[in-house]
Amino acid sequence: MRAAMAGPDSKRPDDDHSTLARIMGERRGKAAALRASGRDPYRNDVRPTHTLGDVRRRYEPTKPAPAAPGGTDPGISPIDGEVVRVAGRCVARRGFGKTVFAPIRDGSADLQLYLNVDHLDATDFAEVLPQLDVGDVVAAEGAAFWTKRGELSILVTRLWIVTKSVRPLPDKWHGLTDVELRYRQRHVDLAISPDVREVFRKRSLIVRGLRRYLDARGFLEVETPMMHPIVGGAAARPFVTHHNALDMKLFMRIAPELYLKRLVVGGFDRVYEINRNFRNEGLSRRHNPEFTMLELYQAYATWHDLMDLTEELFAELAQEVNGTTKVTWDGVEVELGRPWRRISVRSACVELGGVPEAEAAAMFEDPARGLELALKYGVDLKAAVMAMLEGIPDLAGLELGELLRELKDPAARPAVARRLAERYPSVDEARVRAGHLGFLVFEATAEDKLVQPTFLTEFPLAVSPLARKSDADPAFCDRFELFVCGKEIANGFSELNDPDDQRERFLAQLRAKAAGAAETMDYDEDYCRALEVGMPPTAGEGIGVDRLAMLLTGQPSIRDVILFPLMRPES
RNA sequence: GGGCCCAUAGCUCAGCGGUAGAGCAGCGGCCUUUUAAGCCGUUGGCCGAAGGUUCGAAUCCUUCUGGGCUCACCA
Repeated sequence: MRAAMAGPDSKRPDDDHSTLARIMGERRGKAAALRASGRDPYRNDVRPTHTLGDVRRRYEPTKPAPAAPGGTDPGISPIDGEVVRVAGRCVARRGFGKTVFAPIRDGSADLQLYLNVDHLDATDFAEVLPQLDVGDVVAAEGAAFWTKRGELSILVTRLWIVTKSVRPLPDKWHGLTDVELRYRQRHVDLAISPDVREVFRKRSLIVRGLRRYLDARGFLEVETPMMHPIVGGAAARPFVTHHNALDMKLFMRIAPELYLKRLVVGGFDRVYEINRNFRNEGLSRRHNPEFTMLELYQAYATWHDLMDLTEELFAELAQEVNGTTKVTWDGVEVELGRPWRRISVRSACVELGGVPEAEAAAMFEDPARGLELALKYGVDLKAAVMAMLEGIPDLAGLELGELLRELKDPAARPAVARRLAERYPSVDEARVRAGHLGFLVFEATAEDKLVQPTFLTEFPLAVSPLARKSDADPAFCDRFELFVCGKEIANGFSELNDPDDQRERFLAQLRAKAAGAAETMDYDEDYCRALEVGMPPTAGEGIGVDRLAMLLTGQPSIRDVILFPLMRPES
């Protein structure tokens, strides 16, 4: 509903003669009628003896075989005669004069009430039942029985309207299809759509499963600051806020990483945190500005251990939540059972991205060739140039706008690329920049082809400012990301614990900022000091809980697994 | 922020230049095993907002608001 602006001349929606106003008026009238007969329409004295799920579980095994067609009316015979008291929201009402069927719903199940003049208390029939609307919360007492059509029902002897609903629910068959309304009025969406409730029930099971898995392996759950004095732990733009008493600028955290690793320094060898991160970026089907991240750190482990852990964890969760390791997402059947494919960034470019082996080899070695190839494979020109500039300590004479103009002309590219490459202080730095360009080619050519669960491995150093350098090649690092259906779900690495190397990486971030990058980390000297104390060799990983929930519930949009996704205010 | 699409009764939708329609819900009847119950009758709308074109606009044009998809940024 897009409510009209409540200007001075406009009628308030509930004051006019619209259907809604009339229906609400009628329902308030029914509440008044209940009061007039001495019944509180918002009573607080209901104590159900059973949930609807209890009743179902108890009597489901007694379900009789379907009656033969044309047989004699079996009449009503309670199953065991035990009187139960149940409560729930009335979700439909089918009236037959002297009989009313009213299915109700609680947090566990649906169950039908059978309200009949011969069985229901006479005053309840005369004074309560006429006031009953779909949407009301009711309580009922009676014995369970099976109807002729095989529906488990309560033969109701007493009926109470516990909470009068004065605002009507949407169409019982179609429900809410307007996604805007579904997100804005999630209470309604949940009340009428069992599928939606199931998604969020599963999300809760997933989070519980994550905790159980980690707790069982000696991990300690901790909470670290959500408000940070400097930006760190990821590459993203932060939300900015302000503390009045300290007159201090604060950033809503974009990642808890640097705090959690301080805890490893402090001796918590296995820690994790499940909490919100905030990133001041655009919204999409995969992005909500606040999102939930699991980050875990394990001392004396490597990135390989965490890949194993992730495989096991996901397979267990899938089994627990869905009873199978198969799930359909984005229209494809995904198999989460172990083992998953592991492929390096460079191999992915070749095998999935269609980049010839010779080109892949060249672009990860030589940034000048890398720039050419990046442009050939459709990498954004500005992104590619910024990736090159990040490695140049002194940017004098290298103005970004000017370079972009020059590079518009393909014929001029080799010369410009050479000119940039010559400014690197070392061959090592040149190879690092080449790695960045190669990664951009990966994103352009291969990322969306990682459909079945795949660990992407051997990340270029330039895009991994907190990960440990690879012993085999210092232009790469011991890092992986998990992709499913082209979407990144997890990111882990052996942690960089050399304080001097870490300082260099922070300086590289400052250079990136100078070159024009908007999403960079601040230099965190306090964190470097912590590393100087000595952090044991550690592997860490972040798992996007919302995306994990999307995967395990098969939902296409992150907004379908976040109860209250960010929306612009109405009107 | 760019591109494409959407907005009509409480809900789900039709109408797409000639002055507003259906189903569900509601209300009044009938109906004692229904389950999208059924049948008869009936209420209900400044057609998202503001401008414009036109004899005439829900319908065509422009702008705005909100939303969806998508691109960019990122997880």
